[in-house]
Amino acid sequence: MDIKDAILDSAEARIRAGGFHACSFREIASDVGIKSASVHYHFATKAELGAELVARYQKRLLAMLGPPDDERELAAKIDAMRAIFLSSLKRGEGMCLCGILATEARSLPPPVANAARGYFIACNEWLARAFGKAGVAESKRRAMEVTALFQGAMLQAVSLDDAGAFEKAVKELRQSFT
Amino acid sequence: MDIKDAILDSAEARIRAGGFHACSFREIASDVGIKSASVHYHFATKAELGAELVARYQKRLLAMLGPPDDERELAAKIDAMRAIFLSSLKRGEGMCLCGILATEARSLPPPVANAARGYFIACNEWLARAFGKAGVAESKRRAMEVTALFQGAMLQAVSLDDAGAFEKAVKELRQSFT
DNA sequence: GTCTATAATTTGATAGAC
DNA sequence: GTCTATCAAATTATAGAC
Repeated sequence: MDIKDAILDSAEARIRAGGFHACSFREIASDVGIKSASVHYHFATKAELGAELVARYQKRLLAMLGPPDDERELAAKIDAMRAIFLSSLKRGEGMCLCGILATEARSLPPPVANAARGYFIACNEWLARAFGKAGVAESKRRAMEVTALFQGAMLQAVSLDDAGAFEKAVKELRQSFT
Repeated sequence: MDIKDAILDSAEARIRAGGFHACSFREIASDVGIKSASVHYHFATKAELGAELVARYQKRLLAMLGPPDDERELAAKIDAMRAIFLSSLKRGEGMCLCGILATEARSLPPPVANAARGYFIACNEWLARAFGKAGVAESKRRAMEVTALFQGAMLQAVSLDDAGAFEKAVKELRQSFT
């Protein structure tokens, strides 16, 4: 599964830099060191590649965050999410994969758009559980607020090419939990 | 200038729906009722079209917002911005034009990426002036926070295909100014 | 699993007639 | 200003050899 991961790594970097349509099989193949026809052996279609990529991204992020309902304080949980996005920006990896796919939603193959939507549902669910009981309306609302702030802060930081813009935008949020 | 505006209208709708690369000269021409070669008469390159489109978008938005330093209350100014984005979402126009271009920044012709960056600078400047003196650091920081929240709320609303997600995400912001 | 070769389509852009 | 015609390049995807 080494080649498959290498393909996903290349696709993730390229999509996060410029969007789904700014990432071709030939470019991926070139990154990995194979030919585009060989990429099709691992992923039949670009839609399939995109959907698997989102699944891997979501799984990885949730693993890094840990359970939303353990003994940590709320502030620590929110800060874990903040730290992940910030370090990613500082490494030059650009926008959140699902953030950019969200904006392109209507031009994506349905499986990819659906996967991106699933990411936001999962992200909000995680935050809502961190805030309190998952079913509580106000916890869900606050989750959406935090998700929006993080995504918008990343978007702006990418456009301004300044990770400091992310930190400024989320500063008050961070203080409100410490 | 009627055809030119029609071209920009088509390009704006298509880019806001799916991104810069999900909008071709042929599709624009079809929308307007001409041929793609005729689009090139009005805009020599796609980069030129994109840059002019952002300029028109920014100008239109600032005109709708009015001056940031008139006699209105701060809450009314913030709410004006909120109302513009929300009604746009409810009309099905999708993401903010510059929000989607921001995420695609590294795959855009430099003139387009630069224009999008200029939009965020202008938007933050408007908000900073609404908050107080433009040069004050905390006004600038709060401006970036509000811009991020609006953009992220739109992004999420587009992905979830639910304008209500925008309203939920910005609810607390709105209350904090009323 | 990877390759060469290629099909079928779309893209941005240009030349030149009208 | 708009058109027809076309170019050169890129795209996703497939067929079939090895």
